[in-house]
Amino acid sequence: MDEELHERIREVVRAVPRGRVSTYGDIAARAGASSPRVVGKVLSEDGHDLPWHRVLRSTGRPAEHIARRQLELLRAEGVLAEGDRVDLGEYRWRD
DNA sequence: AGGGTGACCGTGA
DNA sequence: ATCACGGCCACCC
Repeated sequence: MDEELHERIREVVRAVPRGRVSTYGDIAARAGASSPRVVGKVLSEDGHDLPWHRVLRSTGRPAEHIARRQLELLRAEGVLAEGDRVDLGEYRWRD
């Protein structure tokens, strides 16, 4: 995988403001990644030191295996979820 | 070379 | 609202 792209993706994730969320697709677009899948890949293996919990699927729901933890972290910074779904219309990050 | 596997996405039923 | 599909891309057998 292109090292350049890898860093750009980390960069964009790091730029998501506290109390806001983004999606794999948005991150991919901003970082110039060819597919949202690449973003998930980067976060899974090199996202521990990033605000990875601010990245959700386009549905506003987190990926299954990390859902509990993720929603907990979001709640801690003021992002409330209805069940397991975050309202993107309200919290989605756009400059 | 070819098939399987994901922290994915949009569309259509 | 949910589900299946096809498309997507990097990796690893």
